[in-house]
Amino acid sequence: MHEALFNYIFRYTGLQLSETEMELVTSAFTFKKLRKKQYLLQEGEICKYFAFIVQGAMRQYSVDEKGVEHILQLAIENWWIGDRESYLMLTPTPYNIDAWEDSELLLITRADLLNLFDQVPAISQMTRQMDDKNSFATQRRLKATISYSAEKRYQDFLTTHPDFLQRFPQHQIASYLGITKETLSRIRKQTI
Amino acid sequence: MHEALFNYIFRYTGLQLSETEMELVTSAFTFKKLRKKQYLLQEGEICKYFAFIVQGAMRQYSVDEKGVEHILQLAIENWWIGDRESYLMLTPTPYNIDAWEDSELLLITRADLLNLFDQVPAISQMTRQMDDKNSFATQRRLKATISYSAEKRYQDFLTTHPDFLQRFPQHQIASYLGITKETLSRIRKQTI
DNA sequence: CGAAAATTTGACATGACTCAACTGGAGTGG
DNA sequence: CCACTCCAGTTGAGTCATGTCAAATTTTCG
Repeated sequence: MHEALFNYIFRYTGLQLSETEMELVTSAFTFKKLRKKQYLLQEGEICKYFAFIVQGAMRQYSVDEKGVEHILQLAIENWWIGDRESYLMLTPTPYNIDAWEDSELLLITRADLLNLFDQVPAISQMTRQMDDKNSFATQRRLKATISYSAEKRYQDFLTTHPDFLQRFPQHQIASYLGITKETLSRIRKQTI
Repeated sequence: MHEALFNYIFRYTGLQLSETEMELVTSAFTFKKLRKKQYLLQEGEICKYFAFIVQGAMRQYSVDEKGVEHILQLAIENWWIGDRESYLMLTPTPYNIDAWEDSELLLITRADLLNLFDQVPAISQMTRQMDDKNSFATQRRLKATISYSAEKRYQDFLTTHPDFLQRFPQHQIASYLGITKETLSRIRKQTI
């Protein structure tokens, strides 16, 4: 199942790993299956692993005083998930990450990742690209959130993440957009 | 005036540049003064330079169909400003960046920065740290924006950016928070 | 001082939220 | 295979937070 990751690396960097590199990568990542609803990370913990999603669908969210979930990230196969700040700074995370579908993950600790950087150039190149892409995406989402109406944000979501629609229920998408499920339901009704 | 940058590098990386490195850095960055209201970047342009702010205060914002400004970033001395996506991907930027106070900047092109990476390790280390710190900040801000009320976001802002209060007028801060100046005015009245 | 910019205030409009009820599957177990 | 529950989605009524617009006031600065 590490092939999914090799393919990902190739698509991102154009680099094909050598035999040795593949072994290094394979031994650095540990495979893990999660059943729907299982946690990968819970609020207050340190984010020990970053996860590459081989198969499945995951959510990253915080829970406010009223018990309402606010979804910061949705992710499916070929995405990464984790709390970067906690992962790098070793601070307790404010987020929960759990499986929305049964999922297969490849986990890596920060220490193993740093080792890989030295030994497998494609990995450091890949993370640099991921960081870039990620910063673009967050920037765009922030821009949308402060300057667009709920409806426009939903339109935007439809074009940027059409694949998520089939994988996550509407109320999760609503939360991701920062609105309630009722509001999203009404927006959709109007728009059709 | 490159000392401000050297100090910044030292504070970020703990590394003191050698004579040669200082010269390399000095020649890679070009100095530029901007008067209040002057643009560093305008919507539709490619972001050719990233700017280190030696002195002054800058704003990065987009303008919607109604002509309303939405401030994505405020920055003062010892901050960097630029549109990363446009800078890396060479795509037209949706943002304007202008000086809110008379400012002194050190500009660097992408090509010159890539050169520096090879020649001055402290620079690549610094950017890596900046990327990290930046991604934490954006993540936090996104979390705040989707899960907090206007009032709580303002409280949050007060603790994370107390220094901005003296440098930018309230209506800019309101825009940064994604609310109107009237709403911010009312929040402040209540809160005192 | 005087003009421009920033802030405050009031009245009103509205988008989005809350709460509660209802509908319609999709399982699950008897 | 049906009854039952659970979960997602929809709908309605009322409320609340925030926006809009216009005017008044205060501050800033040439």
